[in-house]
Amino acid sequence: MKIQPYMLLALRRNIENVVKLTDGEFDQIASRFTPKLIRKNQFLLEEQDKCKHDYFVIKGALRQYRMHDTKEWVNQFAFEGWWISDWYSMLNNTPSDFYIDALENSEVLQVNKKALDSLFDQIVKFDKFYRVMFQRAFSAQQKRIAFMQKSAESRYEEFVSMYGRFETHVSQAQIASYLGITRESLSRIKNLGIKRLIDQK
Amino acid sequence: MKIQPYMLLALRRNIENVVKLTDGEFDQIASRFTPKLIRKNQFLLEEQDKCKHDYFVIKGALRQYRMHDTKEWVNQFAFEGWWISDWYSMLNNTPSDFYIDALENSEVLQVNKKALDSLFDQIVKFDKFYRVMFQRAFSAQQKRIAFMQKSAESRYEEFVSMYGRFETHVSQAQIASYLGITRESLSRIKNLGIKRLIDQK
DNA sequence: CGTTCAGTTGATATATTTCAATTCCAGTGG
DNA sequence: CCACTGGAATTGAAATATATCAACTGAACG
Repeated sequence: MKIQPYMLLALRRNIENVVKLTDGEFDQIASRFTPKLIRKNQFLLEEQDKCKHDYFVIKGALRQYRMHDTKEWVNQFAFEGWWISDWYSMLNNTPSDFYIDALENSEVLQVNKKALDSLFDQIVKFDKFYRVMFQRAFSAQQKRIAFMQKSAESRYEEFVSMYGRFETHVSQAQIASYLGITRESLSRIKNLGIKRLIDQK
Repeated sequence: MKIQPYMLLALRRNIENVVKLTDGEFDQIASRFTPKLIRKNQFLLEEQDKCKHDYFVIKGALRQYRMHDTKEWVNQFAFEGWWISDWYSMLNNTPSDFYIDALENSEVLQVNKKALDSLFDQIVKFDKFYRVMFQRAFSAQQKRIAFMQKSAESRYEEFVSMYGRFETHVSQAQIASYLGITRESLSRIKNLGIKRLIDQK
């Protein structure tokens, strides 16, 4: 499929949140991205694969997760306008520990590592864009780590305050997995919260 | 105190792990860093402060932590050759949720945000250095999040395999806090591990 | 020596998991 | 329009992991 105008628009808007580009610069960047449709439950990355692309989500919802003890543990979600990849695997050219798949039918733009590296060299502003994006992502992760050290209940509260608007895209089982607890525990925690509200009255 | 040759050496080596610099470029960068001695238990950052500097550790050991429920929870450590800061506070110019203090007498080089921003503009390679550094930091955090979802015992194992060489710099109470458990639990976990080894024989 | 601080141990309490059973709900075919 | 089905969420009871609190040990230090 050819890249569509609305995709270019979304990509450009995302980058220009950080750095302004000339049309020429943007065209050069955009020429390296290819659209990809991905249906619910299809994979962009599987464990043991070497991760070769960074993905920008145009539409839909993806998740990155890891297996241990036969269970899936979600590391992060990605919705419209977010980026997702396994940078550890990408940077070190090693097999990934992660899976990335789609929670619903989705559209992404993908760009491979070589193209990225050459864009970094050619367009300084694009390099800067990535720097800022990683700074933000890093600092968001710091918060996530801090809240993983709290009780399951506070973790859920923090999830709602951060990701509440995406809750409809994600099943409760997925949320539980993101929080590092079982679905049963999450169900009980939610009920507890509701009961507390009622008791207050 | 004036910046010392061994500090410059350490800084240059760290940056040149990623990008090669001319002497002129390095001098320009180095001129923006100031050395700071920090004694055990002194703070580089306290909750509610706006974080204004990034710190490069020349010598010693620092930690970043956060309070909840009257307890300290360690987010990350920083040893010789590591960088530490609260980028969320720095980027958004908001009061920090974190503390940064020294676990032992330490030396750091500090650089403030304005100086960094102007270096990013003046020296493209420095911008690139930060991009790469954040990519690495980000991907390391992804692993940390993944392992926070495991049992306390596996978290400890993963800690040892990653940070074993720094264990002497850090008390068991600090490690426990980093893992999100109590010191008592960590003590028991370590004993369990030892008992297993003995039983195998 | 005595004091202090880190680490350990024991007994009990609490949070979370596990496993099995049940309910709820949306989609499907008749 | 209804009856059935399968997946997601809920609930209960018992098991396990971790926290809490208090007492104790041992090494380091003045």
